[in-house]
Amino acid sequence: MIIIDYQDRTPIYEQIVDRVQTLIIKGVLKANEQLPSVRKLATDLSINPNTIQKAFALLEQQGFIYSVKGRGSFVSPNPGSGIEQKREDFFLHLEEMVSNAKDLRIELPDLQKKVQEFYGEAQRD
Amino acid sequence: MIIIDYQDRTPIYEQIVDRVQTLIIKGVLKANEQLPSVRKLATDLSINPNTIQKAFALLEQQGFIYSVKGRGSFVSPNPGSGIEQKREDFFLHLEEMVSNAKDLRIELPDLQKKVQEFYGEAQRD
Amino acid sequence: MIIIDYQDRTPIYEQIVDRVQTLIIKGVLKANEQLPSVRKLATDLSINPNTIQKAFALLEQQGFIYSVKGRGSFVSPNPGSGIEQKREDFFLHLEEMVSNAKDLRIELPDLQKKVQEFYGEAQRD
Amino acid sequence: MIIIDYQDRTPIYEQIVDRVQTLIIKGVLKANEQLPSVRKLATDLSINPNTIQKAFALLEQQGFIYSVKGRGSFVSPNPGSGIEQKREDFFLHLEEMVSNAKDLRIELPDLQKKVQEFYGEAQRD
DNA sequence: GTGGTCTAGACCACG
DNA sequence: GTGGTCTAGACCACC
Repeated sequence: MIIIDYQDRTPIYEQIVDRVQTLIIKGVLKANEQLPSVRKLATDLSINPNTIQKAFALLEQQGFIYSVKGRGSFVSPNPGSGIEQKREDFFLHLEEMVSNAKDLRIELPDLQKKVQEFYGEAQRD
Repeated sequence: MIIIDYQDRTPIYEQIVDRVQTLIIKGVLKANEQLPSVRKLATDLSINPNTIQKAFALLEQQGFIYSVKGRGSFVSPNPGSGIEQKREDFFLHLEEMVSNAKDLRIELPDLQKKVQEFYGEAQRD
Repeated sequence: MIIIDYQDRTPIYEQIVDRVQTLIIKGVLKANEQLPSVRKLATDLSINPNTIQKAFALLEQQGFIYSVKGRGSFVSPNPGSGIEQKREDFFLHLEEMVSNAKDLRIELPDLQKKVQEFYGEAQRD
Repeated sequence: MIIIDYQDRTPIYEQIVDRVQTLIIKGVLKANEQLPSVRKLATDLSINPNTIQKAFALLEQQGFIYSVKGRGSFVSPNPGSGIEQKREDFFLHLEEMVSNAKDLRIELPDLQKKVQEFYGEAQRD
């Protein structure tokens, strides 16, 4: 379910955050469902528990999960604001990319065509 | 001409590389035109010369500029391969973004609309 | 009567202590009235009996309830000292808050107004 | 400038966050001023660098400071949103306290009097 | 020198 | 058993 790419330069804890976020958004992880414990995930991925902890802390701060001391971590029933935040970030990023495209002398029709192509290829859920 | 954003988390030398690349692609910097010296740029931007040096080394490696010992750095007359590389990177990045869009439940038409919108808004050269 | 908020970060046993305290202070629980047994409360709230036990021990220590071996727990006829303690804690806490308000550049009149407003809104008994 | 209370149950990193926040809000730390380095603060307070790091990361996320790799950490020129957030949290907390006051049978006039008293006593800047 | 990430191992409060 | 905090020490990229 959660795959770490050690070649990738993005920090491990961010990869985990991202992965869990999309699992929640896609509905694979359902509201109030319990996540694997920090320690279990750590041993499963053979990663230091502190790293998982950091990822979970971020996810909690963003409203995707909530943690209860002594019981575990759970999917937030209403991660709405976190998702909205992610969408906003996406569009900001997109704007920058499109600007780059223009600088690279990529014409709008070509760009649109590629977008459509990639959209079709992207993994179906 | 070259603006550094210190708040941005991308390394300064990368910001310089990127900026010079687009200046060349856009034709603002013409073939064989001399670039400002490492020292001058360093004092102008009040940045450590090592940082400029690193940026120029990368640019030379990518074929955007060439350096002549004792004379300075110049815009390469044929930066084609560098540009191609940049285009490829762009599309790889785009593919990833479109995949993200799908995960975020953004529909293709909405995505296309935004792309068009941003394309129109992007700075005219 | 007793509601647990699992999302709240304050320990469950403290939530119980607090809840029972106010029920006693408000007179909902009358002097010498018998409290539900540890086991019953535990199953009713689907909570570990140890947690209830801890809460009751604290309440007894603070003079709000007394326990009789083999019979159960009862509301203390004179929880005065416990209430006084709670009042003192309240004012200490208040002092700290007011100090924070000043640091946040909240003016005294605004603060007073908010206090009055909240006091009016607070649940009538 | 920054004092740690080891008796206090609130985590060290939170104490640091809180302390730096008020120093910024009070204007003791000015916009774009450089903060002491993570390592220096760590040795000064005889605390592990990781703990300081955690505090600074939070402060950055809240918009109070910004950090530049290789250069240091600086006071954000516009910590507005962070301050607003703090004010909101304050009023939420206040509402809860006032509700407690009512439960404790503290009359509004007495409460107001205490607030005024504490406000006067609070440290002048 | 700086901030940032990660590991290893410890301790605590909570259930 | 759980999450949370902290220490000690290492390594990296950046300037």
